[in-house]
Amino acid sequence: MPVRILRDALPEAALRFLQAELGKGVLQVIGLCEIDYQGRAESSLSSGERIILLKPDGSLLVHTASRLKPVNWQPPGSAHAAAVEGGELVITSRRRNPEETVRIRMKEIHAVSCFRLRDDRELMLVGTEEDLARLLHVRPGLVEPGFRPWARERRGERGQMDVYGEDAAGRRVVIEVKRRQASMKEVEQLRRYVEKERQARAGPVRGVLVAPGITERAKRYLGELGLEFKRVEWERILPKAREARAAGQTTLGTFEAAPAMKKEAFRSPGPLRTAERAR
Amino acid sequence: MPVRILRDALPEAALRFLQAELGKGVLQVIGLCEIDYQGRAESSLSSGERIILLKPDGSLLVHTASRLKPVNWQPPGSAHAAAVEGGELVITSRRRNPEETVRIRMKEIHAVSCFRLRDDRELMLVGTEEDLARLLHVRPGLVEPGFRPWARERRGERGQMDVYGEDAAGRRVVIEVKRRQASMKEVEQLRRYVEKERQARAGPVRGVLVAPGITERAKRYLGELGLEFKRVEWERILPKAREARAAGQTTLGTFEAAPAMKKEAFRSPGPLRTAERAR
DNA sequence: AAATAAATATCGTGA
DNA sequence: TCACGATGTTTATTT
Repeated sequence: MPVRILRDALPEAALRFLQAELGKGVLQVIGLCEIDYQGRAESSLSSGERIILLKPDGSLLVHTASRLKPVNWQPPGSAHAAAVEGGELVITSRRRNPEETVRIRMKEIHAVSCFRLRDDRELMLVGTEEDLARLLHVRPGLVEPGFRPWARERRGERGQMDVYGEDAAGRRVVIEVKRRQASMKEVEQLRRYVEKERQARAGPVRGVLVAPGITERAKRYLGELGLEFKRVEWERILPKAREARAAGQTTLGTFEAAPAMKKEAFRSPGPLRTAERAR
Repeated sequence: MPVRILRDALPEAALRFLQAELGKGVLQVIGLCEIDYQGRAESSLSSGERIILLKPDGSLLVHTASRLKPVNWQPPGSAHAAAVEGGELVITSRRRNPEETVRIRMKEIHAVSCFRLRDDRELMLVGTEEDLARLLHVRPGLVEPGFRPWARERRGERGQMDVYGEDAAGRRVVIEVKRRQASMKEVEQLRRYVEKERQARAGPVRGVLVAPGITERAKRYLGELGLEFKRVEWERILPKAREARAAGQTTLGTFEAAPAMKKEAFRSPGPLRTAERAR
């Protein structure tokens, strides 16, 4: 059975359930609770009803009725534990390096569940910065006529630049690629790469920030530093199924039964593709 | 009843449930599904069993059995919709600006639930960068003997520095505060603030990066730029904040810009305090 | 383990 | 609405 649920449980019953199901799936506890966290910072959360998820990989999430981010959490690798203390179910999650602990005191337990999820998670994500950098290699004319890219360094390398090459006049060009609107931060990043390149080799070095947009302040700063901006159009890069899709969409904002729906808009895998696999 | 659950539902029954409960709480759907996303990027997720949460504020989360972050999501403000299409329950979430859509096709529905959560979310978080900056104002000796802080600019201001003042010799000092190990990025940030200050006024301007640590490369870079690093011990700061909280005070809104302040930094009402309230 | 940078980052604040 | 900066950022990658 993929879903097991125990409703309105007493602390002892909930504890037995959690002990029995621990590690067999995603555990969920819903109820009134207070939460304390100590670690890189400290927090305390006053009483309220929340959704608690304990994943088999050691992740902990505490969600309230609003916001995307959990109000408290613990990353994968944490050690979960549960006990009854003073008549209360207490759930703790601890990790080392850094030392961090989340402690949840359940005042009321509305439901305890276990979900045994089969998932060969295979996410295909398109439109990352890496995709854009790869594109500039394949179509260097998008940077400027005559640009010739050299070897692109790998991700995570120290002080690596996204694209590196030379222009029509033979000058070295350092390129920083951004998948979204560029701001001061990206200008500084490019500035550092260009400086490093100028220190390393003689001759002129140009710096170009390639992004779909740039803030006014960043553009000005870029100019002051003698660096350049080149706008790229995501619309040409990402498959333009957006409008087509929005056109045939069900009325949103309300739940209603089924108008006829257009077929799926995603095309088959193209060159701009990143695959992610579960461990 | 705070928790309603419908198990092993057919698409039509699940849809009726969702229609009936929409907006009344957090909706949860568990089952086998395929997911497509289009917006700032694009993704497709192959079939697998997941936990889907639809919050009344328009947030969407899709969680698998592993990892802290959802495999697909939509931020608050999105419009959720559900329908039966081709015999399948289809959940969509759409937002504008940027235009983004998540589309979930349910192949099997193990459970559909609604949680009506009462929550006066009040999170007290201690140990933020703001806390640290405030502390340096109250105890400027932590920066260096003779340092006198001036008015601290408000958060969100353009190109604001965290702390600003003058040293024993009367030189201007720009301080960038970090709550964690500083790296190249923080050095660049400080560099920019110092440059801006040097452009704005005559006279010498020092730049000091205050953090619990700094990477070797960032330290070297800092030195090359003629900037300085000052280590602060979180171990000494957090415990005091903890004591202050235990002593029990209310939320503070202001802090005194008083360098004369020599005694205990975390007296009541304690400065290291941040209150967050639900909307 | 540490460091570096991306992310559909999200989130809060101020202009 | 946009821009800027913090985040208990998390996550992936490489040294």
